[in-house]
Amino acid sequence: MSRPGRKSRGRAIDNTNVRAQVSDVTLVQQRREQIVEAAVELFSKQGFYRTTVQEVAARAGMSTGSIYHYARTKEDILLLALLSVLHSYATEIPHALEGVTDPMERLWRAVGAYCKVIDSRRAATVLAYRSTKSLPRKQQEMVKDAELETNTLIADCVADCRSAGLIRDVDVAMATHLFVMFAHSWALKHWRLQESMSRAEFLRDGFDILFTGIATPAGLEKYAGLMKSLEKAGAA
Amino acid sequence: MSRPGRKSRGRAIDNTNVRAQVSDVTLVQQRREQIVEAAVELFSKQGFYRTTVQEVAARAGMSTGSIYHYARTKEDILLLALLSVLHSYATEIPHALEGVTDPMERLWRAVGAYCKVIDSRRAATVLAYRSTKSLPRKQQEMVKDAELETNTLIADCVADCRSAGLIRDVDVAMATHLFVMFAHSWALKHWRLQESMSRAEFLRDGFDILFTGIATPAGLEKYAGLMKSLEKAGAA
Amino acid sequence: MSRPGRKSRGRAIDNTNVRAQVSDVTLVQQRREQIVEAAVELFSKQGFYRTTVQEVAARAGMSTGSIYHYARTKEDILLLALLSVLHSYATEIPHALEGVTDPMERLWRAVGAYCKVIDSRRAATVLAYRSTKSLPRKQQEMVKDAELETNTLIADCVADCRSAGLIRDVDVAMATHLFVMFAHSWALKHWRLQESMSRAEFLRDGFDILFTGIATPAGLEKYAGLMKSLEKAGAA
Amino acid sequence: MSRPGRKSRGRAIDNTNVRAQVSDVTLVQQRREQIVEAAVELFSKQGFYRTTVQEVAARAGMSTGSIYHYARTKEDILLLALLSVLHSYATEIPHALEGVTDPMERLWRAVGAYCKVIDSRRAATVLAYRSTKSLPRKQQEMVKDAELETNTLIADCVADCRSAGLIRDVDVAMATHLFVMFAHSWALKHWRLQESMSRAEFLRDGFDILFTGIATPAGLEKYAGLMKSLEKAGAA
DNA sequence: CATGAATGAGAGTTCATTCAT
DNA sequence: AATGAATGAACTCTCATTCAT
Repeated sequence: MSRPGRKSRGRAIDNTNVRAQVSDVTLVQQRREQIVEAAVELFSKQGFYRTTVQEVAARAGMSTGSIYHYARTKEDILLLALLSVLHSYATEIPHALEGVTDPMERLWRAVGAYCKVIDSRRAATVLAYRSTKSLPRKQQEMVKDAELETNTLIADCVADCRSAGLIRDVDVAMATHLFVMFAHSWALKHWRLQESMSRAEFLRDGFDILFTGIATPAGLEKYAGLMKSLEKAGAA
Repeated sequence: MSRPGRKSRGRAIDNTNVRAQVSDVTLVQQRREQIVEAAVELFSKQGFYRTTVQEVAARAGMSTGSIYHYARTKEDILLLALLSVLHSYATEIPHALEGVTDPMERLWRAVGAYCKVIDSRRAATVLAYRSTKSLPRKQQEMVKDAELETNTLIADCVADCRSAGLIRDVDVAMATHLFVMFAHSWALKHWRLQESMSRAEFLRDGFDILFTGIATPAGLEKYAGLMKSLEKAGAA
Repeated sequence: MSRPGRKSRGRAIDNTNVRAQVSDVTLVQQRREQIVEAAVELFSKQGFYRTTVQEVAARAGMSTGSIYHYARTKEDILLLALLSVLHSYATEIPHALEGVTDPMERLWRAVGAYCKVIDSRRAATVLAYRSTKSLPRKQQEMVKDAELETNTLIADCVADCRSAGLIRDVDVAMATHLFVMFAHSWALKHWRLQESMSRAEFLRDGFDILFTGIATPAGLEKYAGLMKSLEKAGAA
Repeated sequence: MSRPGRKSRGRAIDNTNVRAQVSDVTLVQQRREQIVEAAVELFSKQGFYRTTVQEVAARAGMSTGSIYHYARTKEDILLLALLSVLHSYATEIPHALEGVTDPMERLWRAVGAYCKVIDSRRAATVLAYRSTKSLPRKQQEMVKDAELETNTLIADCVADCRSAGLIRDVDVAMATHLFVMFAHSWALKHWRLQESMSRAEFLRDGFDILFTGIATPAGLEKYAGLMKSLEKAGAA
């Protein structure tokens, strides 16, 4: 109950503009967590349209009527679910960077953490790609904003590497985009990728190409050192 | 009527295992083209579930009943639509490679053509990501197979570059994956990317990073030469 | 409300394997009685296929959607209706035998009660003949089982008569079959029979032939006595 | 092609008031035989409502459009099919009586032939019970008339037996009704009866009860003689 | 606040019938 | 006379949402 992911999810659900009919703030938060957990699971497995509100209610352990005290429409539930997933990403990455100061290592860790959290909720990631367009325009914007939050975390690492002279004069936005899509693609193309590689291999080989593609000679040297030390750590 | 895209779409629709109630082959092909055109448009804009078969029929200029002479279920229509889009990709790329023999240039052209055809049917590309999971498992496989078709085209170019000593000892599958996701991402993240770059810039900058990431020194030299000649051609 | 027919119908509806979406047992029973009453009436008059679920709902005083909370398919409604009718038969006969111990008289009363209850629900009886085959195989079995229930009641009476030496060495199953078909035929051929006889005449003349066909001399004597006493009772 | 059944069916189809759009009489008759054969088979197996006109057309080896040159509606096809079956019954019985003059034996043969022809087309017999009510009132009358035709054949035999002093003073109509229902019941309850008896046993035991029920002492004696001679014939 | 039965508009699909060829 | 593609009304069933308790 005290995992940061949880807390963050709770906070996300709070800031959602999805107004509830119930005034007790703590209760709202608790019920929405129940709903979101059920919704993420069901929507991810069955898709948004194939899942009924009744099913969500049952899985969340409450009545159909109660659902509508905490979300105005089925689409509100979807929004809650998507934001919950997206915010959990935005929480995991900083967590992985805590105490790490080296820009090279920070970038490596950030991308690695992103891949890892996506791996742990692959179906939910695919859900975001499938279902965002099912939302009203305004809510789509909220999802995109949440996505940008994560993007910024990666972008900051990229920018720091550039300031540190590790990467050459490439568009930070483009480099970020490639790293982000790389992480997402582990979920999107998991059906194909899993046949030929593990997540660790995927991360190592993909990061290698992307970083090599943007690195300065100094950056490459640093990168080689990092990899070597990781190998040693891995071997130990 | 003789555009290769058309022709290919026709062929794709033929090989679909979606059996029709009508025996006249030409008629089936023609009607399915009507249906597919309407379906791609409507599904792309509104999503699969928000679009009714009635709407597809109306847009295709036929009655509800007629639709069901050419597709057994609404999902069949979706399959037809997705395969049509995917096959059109698989047709455009070879078209762009006709007469080009240099491996470096072939890779560049293949990725460029992929980005271009995706750009021209962005909504349909997103549709494939959103809706494939709405299909029965068997039909999902067909969509994945069609996607692999295109993948192979890119993979062949990558492999040729490697044989030619232009790229280093990286996993061809991984490199291909990155190029493919790169092309797809133009559609998937168009809402964000379009703000800061044109498709040409996107292609140039992204390809630069990815190719640099996999190139040998010889490959980098060759790449520089290609870019210079393209610039000249562009300037002329 | 305390008529035995009612009670039996309720019980029958309970034991039906037709699962409802609603948990309140009393409510389910009550709503199903409404539905069954409407269904028997409409199906009997118009036939199963010519009757829409909407019509049944309207006549039952509820919405289309509600119907589907108490029966999973239109065929479930038919099953409920047929079982209700069949079970009402199986209830009327024991009722008519209460307190009667003489085997001869029991047989006479059983057949008479069967004819009477069939007469009172002629259309429903014909419905069973018309519509059982419209049911899925499993549900057809349930209907047949229910029919056998009634058969057994008659068969028991026949067997008792034989034990009592009133009927000769004929196949009990065959004799039962003839009595049962005799009763059913009052509904099946009512269009023709009603022109030339009343139900009482039908029963008297038909029973006379069938019983004479199976009786021992002792049985015939007993039968003559019974008829005489009934005549007297009728005359009084 | 020269079997009497065929001929009769042809005649029946002619006298049907189902008007065709085609004038060539021979052609109409031939096509209707095709249609009827297909319809009896499909309606019997699947039921009237579960069978489509398209299916009937396909099985009859003609196009959907052609069907409508020989029957105005789907119900016309049903009428044609039912009358065909009913008339085939009315033809088989006289056939079985040819050259037989003894009233006792004629009755036995008539009932036997009825059971036999019903046995050979059990599904079609059940079809008549299921589907007659699906017809417009006028056409229902035609079916009933056709049924009465057969009834009359049996009734005549019964009446002759009575004139010959073989049966006692019972209502001829009632006796006929019992014999007819007895024959029909072989098809209607075949699912149950087949488990415990063959058609020959069914006929022997059932006829025994019914005839005993109506016979005079003289009739019983005659009947015993007939049975003995049949046994001998059977044994030889 | 919580419940869950009730609602009814709306979706996909079928098929008897028509009619241009 | 024959064809078979086209039609569209009509049906069954679903499910987001409401509201009396």
